[in-house]
Amino acid sequence: MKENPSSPSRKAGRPLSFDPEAALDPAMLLFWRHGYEATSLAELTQAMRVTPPSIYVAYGDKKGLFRAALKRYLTLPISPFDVIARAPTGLLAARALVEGAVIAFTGDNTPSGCLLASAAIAVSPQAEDVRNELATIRRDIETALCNKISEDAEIIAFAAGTDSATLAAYVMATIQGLSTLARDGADRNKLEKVAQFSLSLLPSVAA
Amino acid sequence: MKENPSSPSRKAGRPLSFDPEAALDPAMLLFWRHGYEATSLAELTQAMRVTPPSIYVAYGDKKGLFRAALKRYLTLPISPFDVIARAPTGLLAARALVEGAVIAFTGDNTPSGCLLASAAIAVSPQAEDVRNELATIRRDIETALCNKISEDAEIIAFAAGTDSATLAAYVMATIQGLSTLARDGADRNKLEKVAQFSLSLLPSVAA
DNA sequence: TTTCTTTCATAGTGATTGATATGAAATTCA
DNA sequence: TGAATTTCATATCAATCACTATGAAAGAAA
Repeated sequence: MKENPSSPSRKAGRPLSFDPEAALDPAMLLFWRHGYEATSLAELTQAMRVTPPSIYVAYGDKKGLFRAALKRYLTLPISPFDVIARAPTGLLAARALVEGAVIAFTGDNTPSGCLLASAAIAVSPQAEDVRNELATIRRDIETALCNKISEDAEIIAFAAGTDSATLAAYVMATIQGLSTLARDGADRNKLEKVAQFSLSLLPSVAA
Repeated sequence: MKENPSSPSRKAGRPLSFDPEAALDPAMLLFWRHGYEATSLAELTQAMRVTPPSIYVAYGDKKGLFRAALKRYLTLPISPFDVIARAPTGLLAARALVEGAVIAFTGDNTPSGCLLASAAIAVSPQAEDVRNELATIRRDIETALCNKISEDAEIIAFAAGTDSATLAAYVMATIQGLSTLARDGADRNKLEKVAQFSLSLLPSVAA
């Protein structure tokens, strides 16, 4: 009767025939391209080469699968939170975010634009919670950037005449806009020009 | 046998029991809030107080209804194309577009954000044509703005170091970003700050 | 009125949606 | 090996999707 919980991990029953982490890649790409609601379970199972019941065993439901894919997206290749945390200053974080967005939104092997920015913009009432989750993440990024900018002493010398909250919101708006431009067909060169023009509004760090 | 086409308008059969133009308002609001695909015909018919067959008699199909609602949206209260055409200069057109967006995206009696920017960002393969139609309109606005800016003599004195195409794309990106900020809960005051900060990158007309 | 035309409301079309019931297959534990 | 447990593939669930067949109703034309 005495169970042995000392096993490194309790295993019983038939093992999973697929890697739940690896199978997230094709799912992430589909959600990236078509968004949350417009991606059907039929498309997902076909791309993941997994049967419907396996989806529910591994991820719970469609929303669970989306959350897992989103988590994977946000750490691929680097998290925006990490970019902010690792940047020496808030303004450098802003630059790194925008410049990283240009690269990420115009990759050759990935859909155009940003999954976080476009996967659940307009949704049905049944997917409002998904929409709110993404909005919360966007706001969290904005808040992290705002805090980072506020930490900077250089903000004191910021002569452009605005506050860190507006500056952070401006950076987020720029990134959202770049995502739509990319989805509408803008190439990396065009996006780079817009990004650099946008960043020219930020005070230079050297100054 | 000789028909009389001199009638002001040929009328035969039972007349429509509703105004196809007036009924577009609730449809437009639903598409504005939930987007094209996430708005069901059941919601539309309920809000428009019209039965399904009437939809198809009056607008053809769901896409036809959406196009009609979109057309109404784009002339409400003023068309972005009109804003550009009527502005004295390209840079003033840019300002008018951005400032108009702030007002339009944070109305008390309308959904947050922009219908054109958010109604069909991520769609299923069946709605790709709708997505492309909206993308084309966005590009057309951008092109019109670019042309307007190019006409300006003041662009010669534009010392910010960019071209009219990048400037127009920057304005469009800003507007798209403002739409997402508004949808994520930003109020008019916050949007106004971001917009003015963004517009501060444009050379002043008086200069 | 009679005929013709068009829209009306009701009801339901086939297709697709996300999610599962079922039982066989595959593994761990005893 | 045998019992327990979990995932597998097949087939399908009820609900919803956009859309429409049907016939009655409402007008214009005769």
